[in-house]
Amino acid sequence: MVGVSDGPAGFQAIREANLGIVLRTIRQTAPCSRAVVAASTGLTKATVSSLVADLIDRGLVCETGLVTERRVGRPGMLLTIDGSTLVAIGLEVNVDYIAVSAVDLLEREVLSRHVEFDASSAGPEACAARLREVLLEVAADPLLRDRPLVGASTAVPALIDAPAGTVTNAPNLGWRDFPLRERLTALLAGSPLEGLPLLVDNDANLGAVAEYRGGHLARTLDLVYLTGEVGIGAGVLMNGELLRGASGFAGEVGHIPLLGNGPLCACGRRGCLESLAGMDTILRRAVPELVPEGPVRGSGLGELVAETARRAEAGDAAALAALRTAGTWLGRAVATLVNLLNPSAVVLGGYFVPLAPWLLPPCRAAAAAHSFAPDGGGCRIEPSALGLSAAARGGAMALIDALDTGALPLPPATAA
Amino acid sequence: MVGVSDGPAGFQAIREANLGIVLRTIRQTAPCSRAVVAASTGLTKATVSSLVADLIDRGLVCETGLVTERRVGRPGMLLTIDGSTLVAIGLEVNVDYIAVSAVDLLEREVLSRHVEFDASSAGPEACAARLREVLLEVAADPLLRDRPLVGASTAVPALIDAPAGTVTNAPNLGWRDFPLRERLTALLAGSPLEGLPLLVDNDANLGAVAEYRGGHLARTLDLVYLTGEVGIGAGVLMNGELLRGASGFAGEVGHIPLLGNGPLCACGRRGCLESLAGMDTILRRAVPELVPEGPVRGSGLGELVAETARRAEAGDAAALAALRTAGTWLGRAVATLVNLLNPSAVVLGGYFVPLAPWLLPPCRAAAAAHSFAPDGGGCRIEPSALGLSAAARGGAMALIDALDTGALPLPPATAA
DNA sequence: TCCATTAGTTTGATGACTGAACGAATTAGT
DNA sequence: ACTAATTCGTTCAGTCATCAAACTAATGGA
Repeated sequence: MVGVSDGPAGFQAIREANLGIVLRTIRQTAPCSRAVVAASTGLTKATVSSLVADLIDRGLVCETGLVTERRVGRPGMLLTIDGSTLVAIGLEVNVDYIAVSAVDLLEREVLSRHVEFDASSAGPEACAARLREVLLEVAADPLLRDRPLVGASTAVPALIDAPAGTVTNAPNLGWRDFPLRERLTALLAGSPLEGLPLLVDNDANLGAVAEYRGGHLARTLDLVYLTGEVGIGAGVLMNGELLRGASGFAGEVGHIPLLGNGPLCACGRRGCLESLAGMDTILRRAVPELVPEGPVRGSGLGELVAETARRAEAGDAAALAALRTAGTWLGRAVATLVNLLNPSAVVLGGYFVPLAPWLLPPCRAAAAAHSFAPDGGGCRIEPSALGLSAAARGGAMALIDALDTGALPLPPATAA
Repeated sequence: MVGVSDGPAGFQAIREANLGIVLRTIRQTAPCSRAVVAASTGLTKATVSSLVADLIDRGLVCETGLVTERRVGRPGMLLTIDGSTLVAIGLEVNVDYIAVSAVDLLEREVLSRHVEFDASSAGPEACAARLREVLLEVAADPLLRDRPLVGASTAVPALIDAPAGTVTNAPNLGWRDFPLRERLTALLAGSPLEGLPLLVDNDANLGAVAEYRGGHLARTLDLVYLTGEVGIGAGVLMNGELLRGASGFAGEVGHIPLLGNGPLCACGRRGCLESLAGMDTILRRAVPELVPEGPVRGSGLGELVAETARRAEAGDAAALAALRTAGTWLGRAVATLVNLLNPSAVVLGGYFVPLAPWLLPPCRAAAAAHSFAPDGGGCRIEPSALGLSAAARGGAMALIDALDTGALPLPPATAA
């Protein structure tokens, strides 16, 4: 867990690891005194003092006052994560918008933006340029001005080579093999944000991180986040770490085969989960007369989903039937996840959220019916509480997480 | 990867981590000189010298001679993993036998035993007593005598709480909630093996480790091992680490739902993988007149599988059909694994191995047809080359692995 | 023979943690 | 009010593993 990151361990490594441990401990048990931190980490009081002093210098931790309880002995100085200085920025590129979210160390959302942008027709290069603009703009915003940045992350609905920061294949955007981080780094050269740590990842993965850090299931070490956008993707967090697989394809839950001779899927096969419980299928059955011929994409989607919810609310038979069958298939897919991964929670995100009241009951029933473990291995199935821009926030939180786990890119030098 | 294991990092921690790094480097590039190790780890020559001296003292590494190549400069002293001292012992409990395997640091099998024992009717306590006997016997064997032990592991076909060393539920043995490690530790107290690090894990997990370290797919970081015993289980190794899930249920691939109204499975549901491609189903279709009424278990299984292979070889229609359909269903399950986990290899173990010539072609075809990634994400599907006692060897190798990764329980103190 | 080159060891310095002792701040008891 | 007991945090010397650089060792080539 601690993970002095790869490579030989020297003095810096040990220091960084311990800084991470102390930071995490303070986050978990704040507000608390140095003495408590020492006791619960096993480090010496002396070491903790030194480490805390360092963290205070860097603006990660602050002293908030003395212990109020009336106990024998000198009262301790209370420590808390300092939410007033550092900030992490998360960007999310989607088919027709760029979402921005800035999060402080206390995981509070400091700023949130929604920028209209047609990423699919603009192409990757233009999008990178726009991302640069947005980033510079946001960083200069009065809310963030003069606050040091941890880094910036970008969520893309695509297959990503995260270590390299490359977008391998983004079908909905029409991008292939675009080295996004490399381009962004180049574009930011010379600007005030030069050298900022940049992170690129898949929207489902970052959605999972957002749930892990910010949702009401926070701190659940083994969870799966299901995106309900045009497709269905999964972000899998096992033991607090993202599962990526050998080539980054892990979590392509949308195309697991569920029904032998099922309906034709966009991928060319039959009976994929996406063809049974994808938005497209739900909408075509729930509000058939409103759905155009071609594939449903972009901003129209939200409207159609809302209409589906209205009709279900009103008791419309077609809408209810569509949601019931979709929920059941989703439940079978969840059962598969449960049998293979045994997560403690599966979170439904994206457009599944507004439809959750009708999807969840059949989904839970089917999941329970097809899980091997008696009670589904104790797995909860819940709608996300984070809204549509979960991936943007998740990206920002992933950066905060990197600080805590000691895999921190670089906690900024003394800001004072 | 290095992973100064949890808890605060001190001097010992950093030392152990670096010892692990050097050990692993030597294993990967042996035979090699200290200078090469220094260059490829990033550590100083001085540090490497110190670490290597330590490893030699502990009997993990030995010098084998000078560099033979004729090059300018002083020739280096070649280092290799020392396979002649330390040994790890792996035990495997199964329905009707206990398998033993001892492996040296070079991953060579030093000793292998097969002990008849009816674990299901003897009960857990008697089995633990027998394991103790076997362990003491093996440790006293001339082949192992005077060689220091890394530890002993026990593979059980069951749901395991590995950190605790407890067998949660072993349906085929009829055990529930048996604290195996605790009992073994107690039973070994007073014997020469007192204090020996003990490890308990699931047979599929340890099979995966065996493939990772010893199979012809060695060093594949992301692989899945499928056991073909009475049931079908999966050991999942992601990024070189075992996937366990929230409560140890991960890898219950035998009961993922594949067919809506499929045949009744032993678990009470319909259409599970096990009911479509389990040994029981294959045998009932391939050699119907030889299979008794009740569930097939124990030693009879091997015979029936061999007969099935013979008939398939001879072109028997029923046998071929049974294997073809089972292979196809297996392939669909593999496709699900590939879509979710994106492993670089799936290994078929247990009784799947003798049947592989007939199972593999339809399996590969179905897997390719139902994977989202173009070429199955580059996933290879191969039969295991390790035979039936893979789990025993895997357990021993897991201990060796623990040494390499620096998560080593305790490399023994100076043996000299 | 002498030099260039590479291998491995020795030596002193640095940095980070530890342990014990100390000063600080507060409550409990007389 | 004053002392004892406690608990908090800091200071200071001590330990230990790494690092950098100098040094010895062994070989090939001029």
